[in-house]
Amino acid sequence: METAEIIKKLRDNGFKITKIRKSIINHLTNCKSPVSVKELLNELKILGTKANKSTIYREMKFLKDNSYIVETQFEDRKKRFEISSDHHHHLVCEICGRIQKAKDCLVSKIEKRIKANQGFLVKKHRLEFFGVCSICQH
Amino acid sequence: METAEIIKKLRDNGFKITKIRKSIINHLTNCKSPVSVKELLNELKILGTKANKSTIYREMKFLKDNSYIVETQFEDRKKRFEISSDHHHHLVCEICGRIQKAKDCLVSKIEKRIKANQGFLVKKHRLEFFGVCSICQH
DNA sequence: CTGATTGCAAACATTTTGCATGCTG
DNA sequence: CAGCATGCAAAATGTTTGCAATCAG
Repeated sequence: METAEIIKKLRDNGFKITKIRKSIINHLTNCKSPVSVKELLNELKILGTKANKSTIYREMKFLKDNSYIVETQFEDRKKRFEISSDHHHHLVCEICGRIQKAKDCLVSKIEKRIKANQGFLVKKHRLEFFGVCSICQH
Repeated sequence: METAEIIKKLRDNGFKITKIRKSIINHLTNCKSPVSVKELLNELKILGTKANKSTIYREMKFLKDNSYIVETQFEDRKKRFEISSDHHHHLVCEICGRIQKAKDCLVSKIEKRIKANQGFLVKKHRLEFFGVCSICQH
């Protein structure tokens, strides 16, 4: 989803469009990989729209609660956020740190087996891969 | 792996066996689900072997670095630890909080596809399921 | 003008670290 | 007795909250 599209949705839903909100959404849509609050803070500062960390955290909560973004957590302590789009998983390179999307998700089969074998009804899952990206293999 | 077995391994590798270390290992082997540091602190206190939180954190690091335990993180902020055994995933009930093991892991197929399609070499993955356990479905 | 948004400082939760002391082997 | 293990206090890290000031609609 593009920035303009999200902004329109927000406006249609009666939410205010502030400079900071716009900058955050803009940065998130430009980023291909999940972004941390610290990264957002720095990025906004560079772009001349500096915001307080509380603001960013509150904005992340707001955007998440309204399903504009999703939250992921990898091996480190911090949460990362990315624009909601197609359901996908991540390939985290343990060497360069680059994060890419996995092209497809085959977990639904596994979920069916879990229901059949153990009676547990899966509502959502989290799957992340760690390894070496094609660039770092050479 | 049982407590005695782990203790033996530790001793064979020249590590010291202290009261706290033994208690921690004992509790971890008795627990079927991943345990947090706070839980361990409480448990040890109840069992009369109270330890400082730094000690527990250091012990978790030690046991993890030596592959006696593995670390997992769910939706909350804290890490949880469990004895290394067969590779498995977790079924986290969003209602009662109970955590059970998924009976099998079918991710290797997915990993092969990732290598074929995207060239990314997966070294490890993390997969957790959230939903409703069979008990809470009624 | 009204309520959502923001900044600031302080609180909070979890984890880590430095240093002096104690205990295992 | 040497060196790992421990306790304590303090720091580091990431996140949340209360309150007063500001801004968008």
